[in-house]
Amino acid sequence: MMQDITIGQLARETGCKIPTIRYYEQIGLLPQPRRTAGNTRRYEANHVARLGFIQHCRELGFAQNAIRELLALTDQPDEPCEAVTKIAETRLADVKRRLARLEALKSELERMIGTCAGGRVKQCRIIEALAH
Amino acid sequence: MMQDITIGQLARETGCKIPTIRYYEQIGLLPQPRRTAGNTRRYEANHVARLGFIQHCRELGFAQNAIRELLALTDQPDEPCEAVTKIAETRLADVKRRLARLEALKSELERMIGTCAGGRVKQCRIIEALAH
DNA sequence: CCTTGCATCTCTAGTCACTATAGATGCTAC
DNA sequence: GTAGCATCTATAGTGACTAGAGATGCAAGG
Repeated sequence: MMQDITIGQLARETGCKIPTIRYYEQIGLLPQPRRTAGNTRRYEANHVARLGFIQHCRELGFAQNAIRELLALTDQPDEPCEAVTKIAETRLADVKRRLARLEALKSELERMIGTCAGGRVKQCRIIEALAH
Repeated sequence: MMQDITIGQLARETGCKIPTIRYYEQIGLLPQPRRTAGNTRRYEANHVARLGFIQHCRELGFAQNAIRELLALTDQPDEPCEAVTKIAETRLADVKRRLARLEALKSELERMIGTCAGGRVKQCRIIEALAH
């Protein structure tokens, strides 16, 4: 397959380090790619998307278990609707909580930047914005 | 000070484990509290808010360095406006990126839950929603 | 007072998710 | 075919906790 790429190309395309890619394969987040006769990994297009997804999830602070659940939604599209919906709803609730907190933080950062005209910041309520 | 609380009470109020609280103190995220004559820690109200803030930041996947920057905005309210604004703007850009990704994920989860009426999920585009 | 017992203390070691290094082998281009 | 960078496996190290061991603190009952 000519369009298959090496682990180095995959790393460059996604910004993910090579050992991390192998680590994700080891713990089962990335499926094992095919190998050449000389035992080097060859990745296909779907690996690029999947790795990008995993990276964004990690950046957003999702637990490994949550990432597995989300990937399971892709891996088992023939699962009964109920099961998939239940997982999706749990994840959605989590996503909504995160959105609310980020919005609060965003508002406070914007307020700080906006009211900074005088020369000194009067007060910072970042902690209060996120402490609940 | 009667309103001071022990590390155990702080742990219960914030849901943070006791060794983690001591760890945050060790790495300088939480200020050292005063001690009793017998050397046990006594926390004040501001510690509760600050620890809650740190926890939410960790859950949202902020790097330790980012958390330090955000806390610095609180710790140095007398800093010149420019410096504070610069930090706040950097953090704000980061927060906005996260918000955009979470919104994309939210939309896709909602679409999946919504179109699931038939009995099987037709297709899952979660990966595409977050792969970019 | 003094004990009983749970809470804290410090210190060391273990876990999880990477990340870096070492030494061997693969692959492409002269 | 060989120079040289890429990839391979395997092991060790880092950052951020997390769990234990053994010693001391401290409120409550006798």
